[in-house]
Amino acid sequence: MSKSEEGSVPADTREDIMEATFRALSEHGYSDLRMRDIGEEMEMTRQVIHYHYDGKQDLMSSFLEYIIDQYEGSVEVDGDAPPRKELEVRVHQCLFGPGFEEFSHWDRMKVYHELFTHAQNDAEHRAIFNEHYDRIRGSITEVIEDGIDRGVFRDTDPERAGQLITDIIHAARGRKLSLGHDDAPDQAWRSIDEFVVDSLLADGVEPGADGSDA
Amino acid sequence: MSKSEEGSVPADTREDIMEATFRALSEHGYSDLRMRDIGEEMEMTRQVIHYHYDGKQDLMSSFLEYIIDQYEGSVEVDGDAPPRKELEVRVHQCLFGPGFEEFSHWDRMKVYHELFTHAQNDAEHRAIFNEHYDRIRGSITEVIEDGIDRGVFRDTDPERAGQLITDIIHAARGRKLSLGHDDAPDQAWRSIDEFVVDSLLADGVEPGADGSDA
DNA sequence: TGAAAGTATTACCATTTGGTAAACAAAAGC
DNA sequence: GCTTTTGTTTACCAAATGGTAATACTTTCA
Repeated sequence: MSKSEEGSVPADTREDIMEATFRALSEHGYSDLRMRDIGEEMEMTRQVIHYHYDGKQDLMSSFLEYIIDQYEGSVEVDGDAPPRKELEVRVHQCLFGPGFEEFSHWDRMKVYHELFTHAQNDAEHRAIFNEHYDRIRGSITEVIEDGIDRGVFRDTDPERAGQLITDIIHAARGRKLSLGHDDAPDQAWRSIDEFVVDSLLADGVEPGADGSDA
Repeated sequence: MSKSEEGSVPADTREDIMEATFRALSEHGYSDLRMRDIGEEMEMTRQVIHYHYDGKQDLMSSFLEYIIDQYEGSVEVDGDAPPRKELEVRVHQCLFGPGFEEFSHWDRMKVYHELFTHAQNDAEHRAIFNEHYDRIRGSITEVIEDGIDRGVFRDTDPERAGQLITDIIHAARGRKLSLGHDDAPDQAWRSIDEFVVDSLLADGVEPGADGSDA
């Protein structure tokens, strides 16, 4: 068939491998992942992987960067929105996925969390995750900082508040994935609203201006 | 040598295997755990494991229950303390280990968290974790409920507050373990105080009665 | 056209891995 | 004491696994 765009350009192969790795990881889990499983998710034979990547370790490191890039690329920002609204949008994206309801959001989260936990046994993965985590938390912290500067939020340590929100999000996702608590993101959403956002608004501005409970 | 107490009583063997499994898991991580690794952590040969457990899967399930029992057994309660103090004690234990500074607390946490995450690929482990998690969260929720009943905490949903605290604790531990953020428990401690406890005390009772920031 | 470079397939393998079978030791029952 | 049961060791293995070498196909470009 038409080989004009698909299959012939070898640059695609690496992406194919990454997606195959994602699928295999998603089905078998990290601890039971065999190179063969990845091969079976591809059109091509599993040995091509060895041509493009230098063994399983190298593959996994590349994949980690791949899935992290995807995660960060899916975050949409709107710097002009009022801080409270902007914060809500960010948190919502983290808890429920990008707005355009990507089909595989929770599959990706599952893989992401498994790699995250595995980082405790792998210094290289830990380093990659640390850079990524700083960006994610920083992105939320910035919104809070902005809110404080504008006088919408009370004067508190934005790092701590940002870290707290990031932690709550992370825990809720882990709970949904590991324990099957499908309502965890929803609960986290409400808790962030009741305990964190409310507290941030405490003596900044009077609440009820733009719809608080949703 | 004296075989009066050690080695001859076979009931100990299963415990030896459990502790060897813990050590092996702690060193190699779940994904790289081989039966051989466990054997090398024991006095006896690795084949005894097959006599006492029905294969790797059975071993891991038993170990999961073992480490969960240990976790729950290490929690010390004092039903008579005032709710706020009692809550602090519980949270402190979860974040910094039992008071008597158990040597291997974080090693155990590391293994615990890895198994927790792995539960997303194993229905049996998920079920075991769910029962355990309910007890842990329930234990914190009870304290909050008690505080509300006594009028110390404001009237809010104790389930939500208990879940939130549990989530924050869990995330902080994961962050310390996976990212190496050694200050995560400390940050979580402060955040729980600033955002959750303060909020719970909001219109329940005037603060400053028994030393709030520690 | 045809050599060179790049990419994918087939065939193959050394090691590793979980697990078993038979021999051996030590209690326990009678 | 002798047999039976329980627990441990030694010797062994079939299957699985990550990886390689040689081969074939395909594109590039001189």
